[in-house]
Amino acid sequence: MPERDHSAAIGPIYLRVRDHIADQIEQGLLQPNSRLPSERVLAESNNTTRVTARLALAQLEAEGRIYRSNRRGWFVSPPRLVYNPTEDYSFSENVMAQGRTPATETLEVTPTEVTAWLASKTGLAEGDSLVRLRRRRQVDGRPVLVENIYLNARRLPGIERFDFNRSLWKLLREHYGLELVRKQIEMFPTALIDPQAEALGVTAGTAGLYVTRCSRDQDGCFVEFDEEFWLHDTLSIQVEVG
Amino acid sequence: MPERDHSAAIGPIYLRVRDHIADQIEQGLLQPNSRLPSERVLAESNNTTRVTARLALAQLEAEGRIYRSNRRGWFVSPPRLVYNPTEDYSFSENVMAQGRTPATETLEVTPTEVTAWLASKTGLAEGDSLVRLRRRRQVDGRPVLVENIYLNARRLPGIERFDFNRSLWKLLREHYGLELVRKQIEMFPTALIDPQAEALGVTAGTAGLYVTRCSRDQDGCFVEFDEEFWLHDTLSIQVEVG
DNA sequence: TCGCCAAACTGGTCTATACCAGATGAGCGA
DNA sequence: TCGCTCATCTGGTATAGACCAGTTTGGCGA
Repeated sequence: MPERDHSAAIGPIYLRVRDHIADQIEQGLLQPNSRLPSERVLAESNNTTRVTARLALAQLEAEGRIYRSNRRGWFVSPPRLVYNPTEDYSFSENVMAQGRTPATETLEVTPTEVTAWLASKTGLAEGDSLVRLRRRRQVDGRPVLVENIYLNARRLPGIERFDFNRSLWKLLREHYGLELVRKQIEMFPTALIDPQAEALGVTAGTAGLYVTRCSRDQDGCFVEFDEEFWLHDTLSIQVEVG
Repeated sequence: MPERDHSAAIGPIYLRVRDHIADQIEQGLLQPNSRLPSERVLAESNNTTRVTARLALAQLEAEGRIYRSNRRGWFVSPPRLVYNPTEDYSFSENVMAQGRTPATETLEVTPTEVTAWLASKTGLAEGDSLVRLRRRRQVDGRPVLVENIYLNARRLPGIERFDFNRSLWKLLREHYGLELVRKQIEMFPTALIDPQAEALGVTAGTAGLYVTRCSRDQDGCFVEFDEEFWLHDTLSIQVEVG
């Protein structure tokens, strides 16, 4: 964890308000997922205006210490979920192993085709048939990511008939005898914009982490392309190599 | 790349201003690293106020499309640097291979000791001696990261006497015959706060990516712990496994 | 020509206020 | 008891200013 400079007592108002709230969180006066006082109350109790209070809140949000729920208020962020994108794994099992409660919703299952963009990522030819799967996943009742999964329809006949609220990785293994290898993973921080922001119930522009994963089978045949949009404060990526 | 919804013509003013600027960037009317009109000009030409214009700019910044240079203005972000944290590599060579110009500055070299926090990361005992190295790295003249490196002083005798403006990885290999293996990597998005924000010349609270890497030698002996603070719009992490 | 200084310009911070839209909860009515 | 309505709460968006602190630049003077 980056170390904080606790010495500064002076400086801009909004940073002092930030420090004040951050201290309360660190001291446990504000528990994870509990609500902060409203912006108006924070402004008044710090002898400032709502605009400045919102600056302080935006800071804490950028640091991943608090999050907002649309028009409901600001809440203390729970610890980040540890996530290893290089491993085949069950989201649900991983979440439970960390003492949290997972949930998965399938938002959409649609047959579709390889676009130019997907062709560049997967190596398939434009127009090849895919099954597109869109899911939202929650931790302790809070949506933390939406994902678009593109499955190779030719390699996975009948895939569209399965229940996608369970682990996709187990499904591929048990029904198709697949072990996924040769993954290409890409990720970078960016803002969540509209289809994703809306699905997660956050304001457009909320900070997120964009992760893609392209998986192939033992023979190098393309199986699955996964595009994940995470809320930036909900995860910590951990990878071990060597 | 996450796909944008180009259909929306209505909605909040600040999102329309954002779309307007984003279109100009996509169409190449605004080149990478070129300056945007000032906030006051943007406000006036969009018939709105500076506060609203700043909301639009903050959106674009969160998306990684533009960045700001303290009190100098807003600039179009160049393409993200591709970075693979699992590989031993030379920052300079990687940057040059992508057609960009790297620079490294050593900010500090200090003997120090293992703290409780470092002990938990490295497995060393508290109080063991380390060499702490702080560097700032640039791409095309823009600082993109600062890093704190903690080197195992016992494993690397005389390390403090070297020139650290070159590749550390090459130094370890050539002078100590080391190949680093068994790396533990952790990363998550967070805001850059003060020692780092100041070193990068950005406002405290700017979005960043925090990356740590713990490297050991062939025998599992701790060699180096690296803590990197990247500007969030400057990199794309890419990893291949399997 | 060179170096310095001051004016003009930039974003950074802040006040005070307003209205809107979605979420919530108390209380009323069936 | 259950369900609905509506007042009240929340954050979301927006206006119209203000002053501050660095940066840049143009011009003046040596």
